[in-house]
Amino acid sequence: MAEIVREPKQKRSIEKKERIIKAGYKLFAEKGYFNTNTAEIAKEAGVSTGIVYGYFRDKRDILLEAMDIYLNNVFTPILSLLDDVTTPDFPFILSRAIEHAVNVHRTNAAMHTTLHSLFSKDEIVDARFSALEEEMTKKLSAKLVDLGYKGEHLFEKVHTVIMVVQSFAHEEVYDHHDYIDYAEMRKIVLDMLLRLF
Amino acid sequence: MAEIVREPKQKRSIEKKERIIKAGYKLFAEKGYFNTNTAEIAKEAGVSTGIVYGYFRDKRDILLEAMDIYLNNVFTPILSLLDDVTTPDFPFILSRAIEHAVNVHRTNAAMHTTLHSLFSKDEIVDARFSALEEEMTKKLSAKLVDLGYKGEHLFEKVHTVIMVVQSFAHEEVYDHHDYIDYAEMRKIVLDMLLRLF
Amino acid sequence: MAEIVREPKQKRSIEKKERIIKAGYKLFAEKGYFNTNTAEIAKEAGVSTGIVYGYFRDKRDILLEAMDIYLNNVFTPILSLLDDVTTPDFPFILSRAIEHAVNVHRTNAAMHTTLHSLFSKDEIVDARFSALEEEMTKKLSAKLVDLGYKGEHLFEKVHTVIMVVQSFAHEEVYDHHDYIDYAEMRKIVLDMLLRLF
Amino acid sequence: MAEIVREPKQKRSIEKKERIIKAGYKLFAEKGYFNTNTAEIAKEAGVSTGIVYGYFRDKRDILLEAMDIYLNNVFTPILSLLDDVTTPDFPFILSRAIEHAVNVHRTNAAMHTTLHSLFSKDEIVDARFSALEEEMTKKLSAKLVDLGYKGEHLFEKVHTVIMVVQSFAHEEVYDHHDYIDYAEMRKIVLDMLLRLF
DNA sequence: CATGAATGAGTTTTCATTCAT
DNA sequence: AATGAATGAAAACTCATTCAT
Repeated sequence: MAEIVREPKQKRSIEKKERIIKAGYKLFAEKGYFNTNTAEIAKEAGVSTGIVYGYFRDKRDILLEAMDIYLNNVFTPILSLLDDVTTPDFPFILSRAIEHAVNVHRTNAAMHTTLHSLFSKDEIVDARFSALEEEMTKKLSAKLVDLGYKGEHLFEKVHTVIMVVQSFAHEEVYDHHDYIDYAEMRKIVLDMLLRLF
Repeated sequence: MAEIVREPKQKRSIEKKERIIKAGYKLFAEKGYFNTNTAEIAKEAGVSTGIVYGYFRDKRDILLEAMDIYLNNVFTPILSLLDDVTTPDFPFILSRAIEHAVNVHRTNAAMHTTLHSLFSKDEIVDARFSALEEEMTKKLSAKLVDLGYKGEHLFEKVHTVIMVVQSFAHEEVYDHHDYIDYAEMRKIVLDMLLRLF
Repeated sequence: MAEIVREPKQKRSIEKKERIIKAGYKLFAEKGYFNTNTAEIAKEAGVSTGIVYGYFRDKRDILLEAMDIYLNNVFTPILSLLDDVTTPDFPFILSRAIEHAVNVHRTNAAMHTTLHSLFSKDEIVDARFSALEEEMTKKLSAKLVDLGYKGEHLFEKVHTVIMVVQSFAHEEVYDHHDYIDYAEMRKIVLDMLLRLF
Repeated sequence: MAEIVREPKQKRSIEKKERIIKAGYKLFAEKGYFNTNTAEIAKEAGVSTGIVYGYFRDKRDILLEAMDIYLNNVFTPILSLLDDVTTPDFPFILSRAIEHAVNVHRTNAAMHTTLHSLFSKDEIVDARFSALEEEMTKKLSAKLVDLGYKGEHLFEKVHTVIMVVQSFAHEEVYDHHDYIDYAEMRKIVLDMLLRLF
């Protein structure tokens, strides 16, 4: 039972491992974790079923690595967005943040759903998501203080913003209702959030 | 392939069918849809595995009926809450609605997660949720008009309220962060929503 | 993951479980444990692969139950042989014991090999075999004392007898060499052992 | 399908082949044939998995060569022991033989078990063991004749001695029972065998 | 209606062997 | 000769669904 999981060093191998993660990401997002089997992942990645187990301990391991990609996709641009902010033009910042959140959702929400559903009971994933939300809230808060904001209950307000922005993005991308004018709703949400500060 | 799925008429049968749905509800919520098998559901319900297929076309069918229960648990009390409202005391109404949403979440959020994981991978699940949100939004809006509200973009505002209340409930119940004072956050959210009207 | 391993109560089920054990016994003996797969066992037993896991936790579990049968086959008749002995006619007793050992070997030695090889490192099987040898040695010794034997180092002598008889049986059945006259060798062995007492 | 299995001529190659055999020997003995895979053997030998098939037709081939080593380990010293014998001091010879057998068993018994498990399921393994036993029996018998022994049924007696010595060694090394005084049992066995001549 | 044993297709995973480099 | 990544057939095991009783 030699625990051999290749840690690929060569370009070709790294690329192959990434192909498998990508394939897993795509299929998990499209069809869900349980509706995707390793043979499909291998086929999508253009490799044999066997080699999948050369790079990953098991199917769940592919998901965990896909999760890392997902978290990167989602949070890295938000944080870099934050770095660019230098003036306290809240309306502008928020509207860009919403724009961004919607775009991210459009590209990654299927994976979000898969991860979220699978791991509402899984400690590792829970912890990772939680940690990132905390980081976001704290960085954003610090930024606001930097920009001269002085109000009370900063964490709670920032957290509310994050929560609402995420909800809205999900709503617009996924639960698109005919009777809702989403451009209008976006204005309402934006306005509502701005009044917090 | 005679499509015979009993529509139970007798009391005992109805009760048995309900036991199966309850069992499914419990296990789907606890462990997720794919981690629950029909034998377990039957055992939990105290019936034989075979008879499950006397009442349900397949496993998914149990989920759909469990979903109906879930939707009932969640929306019926909201709608009845609405019926009781006779004066436009928005702060009171909203705070009760939030209170209610949190409670409902506390009891049913696990099932929510399970169902959510099947969103966008199952048309019927999607459709039913969507229909109920629409119903909610429209009834709430009508109520507000009854109460004399005259503002613009009513649907969008109401929808925003529903969305935010749900997010907050989920947040408080599930993603409990140490650095957040949820009582304070609740006030902030309530206040923020009230200003919409 | 409900650990459901049927403990069959009904005649038909018991019979089916026994068919699977018999099939396992046969194939494990003929081809060895690792050269036999569950599908073959199921086929040999005339059942589906699935039901095998209704009666047994896993493949190893089949082997363990087959071992019980083996141990029964081997030791029960020896012990009952012992019960019949009433006079200290050692030559007669020993020659019957050898006869018996050879027969048992002829029928079960393949299984013996399979078990022995597999479990020289397995505590459960080791312990079981060891316990039975101890029981044999002690019962046999007690019998001899009953019959009036008074010599020293009884356990060691009896153990030697058991060991030699088993070796001879294995030798005659398995390692049949052309240059050996086994009838003659049997006499030699018998004679040699008798002189111990 | 060109049957190219290198017969290494160069020192380095020969040494490499031997390393593989040693590795196979070690692992087969420790974990059994089927619980050892070729990747592990290669790793233990410090070579690549691919090159293993440069020196061996297949996995079984490694076993067969490891078996040769085993047989050498076991029989060579016995035969050389025999060469040293010049006087018919049977007690001395036998007690040294037993001593030797026990020692050999202590070092190689795990491999013995592994090989034994393939008896009767592998013709070549069977044949080689058989041939060596025959050689042993015949050489030993010839020696005895040289030394002036004149009794009947020589082969059978010698074969019995070999068989008993082997059994005892296995017994002492492997099946160590608390209720047996092995020093005493060894005396009993030795004495018993001596009386054969 | 009810039971629960039985089915068998489908899934994850392993590993002897091959092959591109 | 040597490497170790890659292959893919085969194995153990699961489970939604059916069926004999």
